[in-house]
Amino acid sequence: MSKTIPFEEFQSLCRRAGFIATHQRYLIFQTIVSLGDNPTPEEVFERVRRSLPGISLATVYKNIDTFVDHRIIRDISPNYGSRRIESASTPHDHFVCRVCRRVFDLEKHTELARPANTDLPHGASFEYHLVEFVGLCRSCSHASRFRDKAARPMAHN
Amino acid sequence: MSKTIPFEEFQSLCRRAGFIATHQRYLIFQTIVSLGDNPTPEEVFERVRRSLPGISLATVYKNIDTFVDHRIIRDISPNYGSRRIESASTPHDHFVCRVCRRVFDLEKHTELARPANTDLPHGASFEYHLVEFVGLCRSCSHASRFRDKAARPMAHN
DNA sequence: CTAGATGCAAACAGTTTGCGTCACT
DNA sequence: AGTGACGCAAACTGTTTGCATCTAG
Repeated sequence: MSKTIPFEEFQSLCRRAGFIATHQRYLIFQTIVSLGDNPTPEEVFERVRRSLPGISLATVYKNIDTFVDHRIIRDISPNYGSRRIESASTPHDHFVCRVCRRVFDLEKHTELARPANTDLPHGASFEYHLVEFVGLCRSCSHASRFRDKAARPMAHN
Repeated sequence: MSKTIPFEEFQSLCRRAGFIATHQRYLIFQTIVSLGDNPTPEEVFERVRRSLPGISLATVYKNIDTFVDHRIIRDISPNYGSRRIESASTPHDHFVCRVCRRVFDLEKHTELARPANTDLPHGASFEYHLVEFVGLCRSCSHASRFRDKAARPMAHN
């Protein structure tokens, strides 16, 4: 599970993406990969701290942003900024802009079968599902800062 | 689009669900239904304020919670509390607990076709999609506060 | 040597809570 | 009349920013 990436490999990933391979950055990356299960920035911070007590939470945040912008990792809470609600009328998919976090209703609706209990975490009860397409909205893809940042991910086995 | 629900109908919904039909609550509900497009609590607040300047933001929040708990409206940002990231390895669906907001990785992975440009908002660029099953996790469904609150939704046309 | 990264602390945004007062039922 | 809702303000949580210092390339 806990895959270790040699520093040299990380270095070349960074070079390709255009940023510096620092010790902190390397540890943060390693930690995210090895934690695996959807960590929060806090959790990554706490973990990295064990081996590098001087690390700053702000550094973890900044690096997460960098990795996400370069699509080295994914934000699975693209709408974390604020709650969003909808009246439970006609179901439909959403498009969420990963930068400005605006949510757009789509015409499209992906039908999904109600999941079997065995597909859910033990003891969980299902209520509804969401299908979210994530990317950049028109205005954010015009703002060059976020465009075409994707570095080819390295082959970490 | 902007569907108006008679107060009496709202009253009976409230009675069914076991809470009091106040003027504020009625306006908040109406506003959510008529706004339609995924408003934030702020947006609901600003809108309700136009007709009821004395309304408090806290009241809007409290009522949104009430409505969500009773499944009268849906939270489409079940993971809003904190960012969550994952290393872009094997894709898989998630289960998110609507109460404690924990995220569970599922074995299951729903394959979705890359959406056609015409399905996306104009000018948007697609990067990845998320499939999230929402409900209560084991421990939260044991905590009775959130269980079996669903009021049969009223027929608002 | 220098652009970019780090660490700190302060600022922010969005949300929640406690409590005194008010109003549906 | 009593329980639950409201409004206010203060507290919180998670995130972001500015800036002085450091470091990889």
